Amino acid sequence: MVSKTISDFYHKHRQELLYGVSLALLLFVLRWFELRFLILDHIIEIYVGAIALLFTGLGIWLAHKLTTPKVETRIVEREVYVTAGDEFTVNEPERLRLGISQRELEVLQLVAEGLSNQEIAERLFVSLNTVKTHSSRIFEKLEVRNRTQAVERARRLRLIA
Amino acid sequence: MVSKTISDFYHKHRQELLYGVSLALLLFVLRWFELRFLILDHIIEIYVGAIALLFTGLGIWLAHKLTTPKVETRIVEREVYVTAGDEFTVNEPERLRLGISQRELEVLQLVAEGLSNQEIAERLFVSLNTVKTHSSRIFEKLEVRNRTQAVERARRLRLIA
DNA sequence: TTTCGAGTCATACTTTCGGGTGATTTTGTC
DNA sequence: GACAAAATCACCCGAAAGTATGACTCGAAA
Repeated sequence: MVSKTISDFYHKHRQELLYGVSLALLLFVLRWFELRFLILDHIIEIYVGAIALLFTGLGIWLAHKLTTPKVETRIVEREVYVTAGDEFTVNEPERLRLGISQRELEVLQLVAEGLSNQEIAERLFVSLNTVKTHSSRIFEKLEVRNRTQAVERARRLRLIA
Repeated sequence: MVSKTISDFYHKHRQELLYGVSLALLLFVLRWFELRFLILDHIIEIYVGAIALLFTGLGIWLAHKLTTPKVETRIVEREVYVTAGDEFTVNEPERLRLGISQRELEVLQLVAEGLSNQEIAERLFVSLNTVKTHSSRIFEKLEVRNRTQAVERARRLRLIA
């Protein structure tokens, strides 16, 4: 119980402890040198300089180690314009009038989403040729010449969302 | 009011405070050792401690100043509902944001009407290649791969009618 | 004056689209 | 079962779309 607490404390404050211990050691060593060689008075400037440098480094190290990585989250809102309100329902009479089959409408929807024929084929688990056939028929029935016009027209007729 | 400020200060500067306290403790311990072992030159300890403290602070300050905050840009698409009846106006901010030129927008408009590149070229009295260049740039800027997706996206962003 | 963005055009190449035609299979209905 | 519509797939071929790269002009801004 106690050892766990101590262990936790150690893990949480390892940095601080390490720093404290190293600081103490350093001062001890310095003091030791000081006594050992009696050179204190002569090179006091160098001594202080060394201390300053060392502790500046330590400070930087500390800051890097201890500071939680500063992540500034910048949220950029991008407005997406959508027409309001009524959820979409297929204009069934129009679909029947034009003789567009269910499957064709399905393809048409995917065409409108900007998928290529190949992508549509994969999505519907059919061959590329099948998709082509469908889209060709759609173009005929909608009396258009390409997919862009087909989407345009289908939207106007409320055949797709 | 005041206690809140202090609390905030504590939470924000916990590391620094901890460091200060531990340094003080350390000095105290050193002083104790000093007395213990009859080390007399205690002024120098305080001096060195002060230097250390100062330059550690400097280091921390430096690190803080020099560290460029990591900026995480998060784009959030916000839906803006538009009433169906209003006449169209180009979303100019969006156009500028995406860096879409006036001419490109013009081409985009015609693409949306279902015209082929050749037809657009004739309409604008430019070459087919020019239209292709324009549309390619449009696709890049809208981050899409074909004209159908471009129209889809442009409509959502209210870049075209 | 240099620089830069916008617009223009070209060449070469790859990929996708769309038309035409025919065929087989599935499915629902009489 | 017969029939019809729907759905599936194939092959061919030309047209259109899209990519990559480079270059030239022009006018505005630095």
